[in-house]
Amino acid sequence: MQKTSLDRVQFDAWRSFLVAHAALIDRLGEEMESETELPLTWYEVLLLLNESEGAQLRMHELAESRLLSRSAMTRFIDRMEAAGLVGRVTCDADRRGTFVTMTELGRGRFREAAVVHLRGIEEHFARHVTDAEAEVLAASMRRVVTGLDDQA
Amino acid sequence: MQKTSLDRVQFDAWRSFLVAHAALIDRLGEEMESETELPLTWYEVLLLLNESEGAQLRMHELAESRLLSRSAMTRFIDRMEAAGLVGRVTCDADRRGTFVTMTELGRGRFREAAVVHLRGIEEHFARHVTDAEAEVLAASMRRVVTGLDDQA
DNA sequence: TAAGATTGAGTCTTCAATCTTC
DNA sequence: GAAGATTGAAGACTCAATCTTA
Repeated sequence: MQKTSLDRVQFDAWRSFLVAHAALIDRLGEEMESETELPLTWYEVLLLLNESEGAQLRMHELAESRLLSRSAMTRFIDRMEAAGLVGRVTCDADRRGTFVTMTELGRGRFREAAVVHLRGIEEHFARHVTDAEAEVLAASMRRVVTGLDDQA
Repeated sequence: MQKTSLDRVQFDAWRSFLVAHAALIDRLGEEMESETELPLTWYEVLLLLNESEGAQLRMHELAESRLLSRSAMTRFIDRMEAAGLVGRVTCDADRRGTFVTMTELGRGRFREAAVVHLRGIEEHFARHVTDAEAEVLAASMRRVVTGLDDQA
């Protein structure tokens, strides 16, 4: 740490990090789409909802996931709502706000998709990473994220 | 390696990998845009050209970088050409083909941008990763990519 | 007939402006 | 006036169809 310039080892790590990410997202997206008819981004929204308290989130909370801008998220949720996977509920405490909730159909589709997704992570990522490597990777990445957050 | 299901350590590594990537690309893009007026995707195309033999690549070679589809790359290069950063040259050996070349202006803008980009990688990524960690990271990522390629 | 590149149509995203509620 | 969410207009991406050369 505390080096003054970018050396070869770090640069190689950076490049391989980028290439691996692109290839992984591509493959996971293809598999998700072909096996569950669900785009990966739809899965990601369902995942956020599934992990949230009461399976509901505000529009701005979804947008803050950096997945999409606020206005794009509005239209994105429109489409998911039209497909019956999520619903909108006005927020009682603050009537300007809207909660996005997961429907029963959405929950079912999410469960199916989660199986595919987790299998993909295992098959394309985890299988190639030992426990020790995973620990190192996670620790490094957490430091990177913390560094970015501190500077934000 | 050769584990049969996804355990906690690997899953944490996966999540932190995703979060770090999103945050890094976001920040590097913001800095590139604010300091050089160049979108990160434009920089990536200039980088590919700069690294290529003779600073020129065919349209389909650029598209194969997985940055964009072929038709999107056509319009993307239209815009970069209009901005004077790249040019098109018909390929003599195969007159169906087009070479995209870097103009002098493009080279100048690339050099400026590279300074900003490399500084960003150092400041937001490399600084948080020791040499030993970088080696581990690169090795794991290479295995992931090789695995995906082999299955392709 | 196939490969390289472009174009047309439709979809999705973004920025800025707007509406509603605080 | 400010925050939450949406809408309008413009830009950018994708798939499929087209044009050109091999």
